[in-house]
Amino acid sequence: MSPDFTSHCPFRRRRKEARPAELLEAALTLFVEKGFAATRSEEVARAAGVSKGTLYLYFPSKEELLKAVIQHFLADEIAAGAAEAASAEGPTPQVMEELLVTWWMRMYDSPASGVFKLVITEVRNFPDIARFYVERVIRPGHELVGGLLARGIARGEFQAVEIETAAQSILMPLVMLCIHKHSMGACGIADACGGQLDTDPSGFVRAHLRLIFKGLEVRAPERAARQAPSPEEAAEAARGRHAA
Amino acid sequence: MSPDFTSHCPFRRRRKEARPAELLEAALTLFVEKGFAATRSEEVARAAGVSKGTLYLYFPSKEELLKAVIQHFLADEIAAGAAEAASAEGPTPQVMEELLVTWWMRMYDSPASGVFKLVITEVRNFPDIARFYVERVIRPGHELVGGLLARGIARGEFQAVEIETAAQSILMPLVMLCIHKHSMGACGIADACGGQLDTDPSGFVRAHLRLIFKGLEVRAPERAARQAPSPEEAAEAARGRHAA
Amino acid sequence: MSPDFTSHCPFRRRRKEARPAELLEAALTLFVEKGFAATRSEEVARAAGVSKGTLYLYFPSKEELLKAVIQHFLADEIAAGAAEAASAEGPTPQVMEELLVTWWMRMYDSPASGVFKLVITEVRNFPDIARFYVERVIRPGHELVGGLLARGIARGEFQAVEIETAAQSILMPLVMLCIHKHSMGACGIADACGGQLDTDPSGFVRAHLRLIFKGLEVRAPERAARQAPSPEEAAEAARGRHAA
Amino acid sequence: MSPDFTSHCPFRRRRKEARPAELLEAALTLFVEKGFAATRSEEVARAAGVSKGTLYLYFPSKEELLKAVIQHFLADEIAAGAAEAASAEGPTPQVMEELLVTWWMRMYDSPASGVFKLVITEVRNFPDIARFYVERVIRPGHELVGGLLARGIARGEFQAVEIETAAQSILMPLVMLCIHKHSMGACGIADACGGQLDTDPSGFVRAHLRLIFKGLEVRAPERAARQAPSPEEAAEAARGRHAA
DNA sequence: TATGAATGAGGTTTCATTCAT
DNA sequence: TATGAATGAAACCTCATTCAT
Repeated sequence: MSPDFTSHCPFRRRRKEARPAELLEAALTLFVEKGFAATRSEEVARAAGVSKGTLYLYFPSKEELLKAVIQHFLADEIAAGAAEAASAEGPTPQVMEELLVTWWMRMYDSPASGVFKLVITEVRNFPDIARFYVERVIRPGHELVGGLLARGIARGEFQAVEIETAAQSILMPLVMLCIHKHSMGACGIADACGGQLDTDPSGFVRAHLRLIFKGLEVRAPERAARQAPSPEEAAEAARGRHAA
Repeated sequence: MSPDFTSHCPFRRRRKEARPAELLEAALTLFVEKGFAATRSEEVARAAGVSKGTLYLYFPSKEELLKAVIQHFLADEIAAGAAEAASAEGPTPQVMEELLVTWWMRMYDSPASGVFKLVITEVRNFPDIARFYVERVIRPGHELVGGLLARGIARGEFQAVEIETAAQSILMPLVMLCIHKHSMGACGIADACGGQLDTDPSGFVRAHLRLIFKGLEVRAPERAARQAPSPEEAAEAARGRHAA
Repeated sequence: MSPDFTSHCPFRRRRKEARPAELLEAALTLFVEKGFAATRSEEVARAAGVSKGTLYLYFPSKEELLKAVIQHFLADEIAAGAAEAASAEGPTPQVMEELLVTWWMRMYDSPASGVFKLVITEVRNFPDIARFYVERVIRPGHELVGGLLARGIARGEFQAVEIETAAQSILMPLVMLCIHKHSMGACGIADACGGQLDTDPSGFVRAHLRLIFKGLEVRAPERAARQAPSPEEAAEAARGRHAA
Repeated sequence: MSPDFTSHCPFRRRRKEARPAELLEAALTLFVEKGFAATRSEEVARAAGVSKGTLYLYFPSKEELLKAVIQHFLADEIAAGAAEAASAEGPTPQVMEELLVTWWMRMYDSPASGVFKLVITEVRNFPDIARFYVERVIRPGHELVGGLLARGIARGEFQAVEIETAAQSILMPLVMLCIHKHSMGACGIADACGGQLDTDPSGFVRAHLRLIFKGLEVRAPERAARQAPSPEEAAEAARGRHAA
C-alpha cells in the first residue's frame, strides 16, 4: 500500500544500514545517562530518529539491546587500542606513559567511555555482561599494562612488584576518570573532585602515571645525591625532574 | 492535648524507632544490588520485614527513600572515620598506611561501601545527591589524604607533588575497590580482576599505598648502592620475570 | 496499663458523649466539601479531634458514617422547621413568605444546608439514602408548601394552579441556593452567579417568592386601570390567557 | 521527515479520531453516575471499549480527563443553543417559552445535562472548573434569559423586576431538573419528587415558566373586571401591594 | 475507651512489546 | 521496512480497616 522507496533510494539505504549503529549509540548514551531500567525503549528509538516499532526490528528486546550495546562498544573501541603496545620501542616508562595516555584519552573521548559506568551499574542484573567485560576489557587491559610492567621489570627498569596489583593501581584511576565523566562530572558541579579531572583529564592521567613511576617518598638515594651523585644518576635525575 | 499512648508501649515504640534504620539498610542493599529504578518498593519493605504500606509511613516516596539512604550512610559511616587523622603520630607513610587501611577497610566491610556504586549510578537522575556526596564524601576524603600529604611534604618525607592529583591517585583505587565489591565482585566470577581484590582487599589497599610511596622505577642510586646484586636478589628478579 | 481517666473526669465524659455529634458534623463538612469518596476517614477523625481508630468505635464503616450523617441532619434540622406551618394565621402570601424565608434561612445558615449537595452527589452510589431523603425532606417540604398553596387556593387568594408543579417552582430555587453555597459559592469567584446569592441570600428568597406571587407579565387589567385597552391589546391578552 | 503512515490507514485513523469523543462520553456518564473519585479510570476505558493504557494515550491523567469532559460538553452543547435567542420575533412571553423549552429540553436529553451535577460535585476539588462554568454556562444562560427579560420590560410586556434575580428564579428550576435527572431521578423511586419531573420534564418547564409569567396570586384587577371588590378585599389587596 | 502502627487490596499510571496497516 | 495505536502486566502509592497496647 505504501510504496517502498527504501530499496531504490541510496540515502534511505544508507540509513537502513546505519540503523543498528545509530540505535546502539543512542542506547549507550541514554543507558549511561539514566541507567538501563530508567530508560524507556521509546526514548532510545526517538534519539536514533526512528519509531518505537523500528527498534524491535533490529533488537528483539530491551535486554538484548543492552547486551548488544556493551558488546559493540567493548569490541570496537576498547580492545582496538590495546594491540599497539607490542611494537613499542624505547625506555618502558616513556613507552608506557605515551601508550596509556594515548589509548586512554581515545577511550575517554569516545562514547565507549560510558561503558564502564554502564557495566558497573548493570552487571549484577545481567550477569552475561560480566563474561564479556572480563574477556574484552579487563583481560586485555591487564595484559597490556602487565606486559609493559613485565618488560620493565625484565629490563631492570622497574622494581619486581607484584604485577597484577600494580596494574590495578595504574588502571583503576583511569577507569574512575571515565566513570567520573559520566556521573559526577556530568552534574555541572564545578571542581567537584578537584577540577583537574574535568578540565584536563589527560594531564591527570600523565600525572598519575608519573606518581606511580617515581613514588611519593623522598628516598635515601636522592638525599645521597646531594652528597655525590654518579654521572648517570645526575643525568637521570635531571631528566626525571624536568619531565615532572 | 491528646495523650501520647505510644510512649507507654515499649514494644511498639522500639519497632517504630527501629523501622527507619531497618528500611534504610534494606533499601541500600537492594538499590546497590539492582539499581534504584529496578528495585520495587515492595521488595524493600519485604526485605525489612514489613508490608508495602509501612514503608510509606516512614518515607513519603521511593525517591525520598533513596535520598535518605544516601544521606544516612554518608553521614554515619563515611564522615565518621575521617576525623581520626589529625592526632596521628609518627612517620607520615606509616601513619597514612595504617590510617587509610583501617578507615577504608571499615568502609569496605560496612554496608556504606555500596554508596559509591549507588551514587555513581543515580547522581545524574537525582542531582540533589551530588551536593551531599561532594560535601560528605569527596571533600572529607580529600582533606584527610591531602592533609597527610601536606604534612609529609612539609616534613621532607614526601616530594613536592601536586596534592590534589596525588590524592586522586591514592583514593580512586580505594573507591574502585568498593565499587568492585558491589558490581563485578558480586557476580561470582572467580579472579575476575585478579583475585586479590576479592580475596584480600586490605592486602590490595596496602600494596597500592606502598606502590604509591615507593614508586615503580628502579632508580639509579639504589642500583648504585648495591653495585652487584646478591645471588638471592638475582633469583628473586628471575622469579618475578617468570611470574609476569 | 494506661490509667483510664475517662470515667472520673467530667470534661472527658462530656467529650465522650459529644463524640458522635462532633464526628457527624466533621463528616458532614468534609463530605460536602470534597465528596464522600474523596474524603479520607482519617480527615474526619482529625477534624473531630480524635484519632482514626476512635472513629471506628462509633461508626462501623465509612459508609455507615455517611448514612448516619444524612439521617442525623435530615431529622434534626430540616423536618424540625416544617411543623410550624400549620398554626400560621393571616393572608396566605404573607404567611408563606415569612414562613419560607424564616425556615429556609435557618436551613441555609446551618450545616444541614450541605445535605442537599451531599444527597445529590451520593444517592446513586448509596440508594438507601433516597428513601430517607424522600421521606424526611422532599415529602415534608412539599407538604408544607403544598398545604399553603392549597389553603391559598381554597381561600381564593391563589389561582387554581397544579400544586405539585408550583411547589417545585417555589422550592427548587431554595434548594439551589443551598447547593450553590456549597459548590460555586465556596470557590471565591465574586459574583459568579449574580452576587445576590452570596451577599443577600434571604433577599433572594424573598424576591423569588414575590415573583412567584405576582408574576412577571403586566396584565391587561392593570393597564385597563390606566386606560381602555385597544382591540389588539384585548385580542393579545385573550390569546395569552388562552395559552396559559 | 518521517512519512506519516497514519494518514494511509483509514480504519486506524477513524478510530484515533473518534477515541477522544468516545472516551469523553464514557467518562461523563460514569463521572455523573458515580462521581469523579469513585470512578476508576479503567471503568472509563472499558466503557469506551478500550484498555486502561489507551485512555492514557489520549488524556495525561484522570484529572485532565475530568477537565476535558467539562470543557467538551460545556462548549459543544450548552453554549450552542444560547445563540438562537437574538433573532426571535413575537410577544416576549411566547418567544421566551418556546425558546427556553426547546433549548432546555435539548440539554436535558443530551449527555450534557449531567454536567450540572458534575460541576456542583467537583468544583470545590478542581477550582479551574469554576472559571469555565461561569464563562460558558452561567454567563451565557443569564444573558439569554436576562436579554429576553430586558426586552419584555422595554416593550411594556413585563414588570420592571430586578433582572438578575428573576433570571435565577427562571433558570434554577431548569438546572434542578437536570440535576434531578442524574441523582434522585436515576434511583428508580417512582414519583420521588412528584412524578412530573420524571414523566414529563418539558411539561414541567412549560408550567414553571407560565407560573412565573402569570404569578400565583389572584390579583384585584381581575376580580375588578368581574365585580366590584368588597372593602375588605380592597384593604387586603392594598396591604399585599405594599408589602411587595 | 483511645491510640496509631500496620496491613494489603485496590487505585492510578507507566512502558515493553505486539501487530495491523 | 517502518509506523504508532493498542495492550495489559506491573510499578508506585493510598487509605479503609484492624488490633495490640
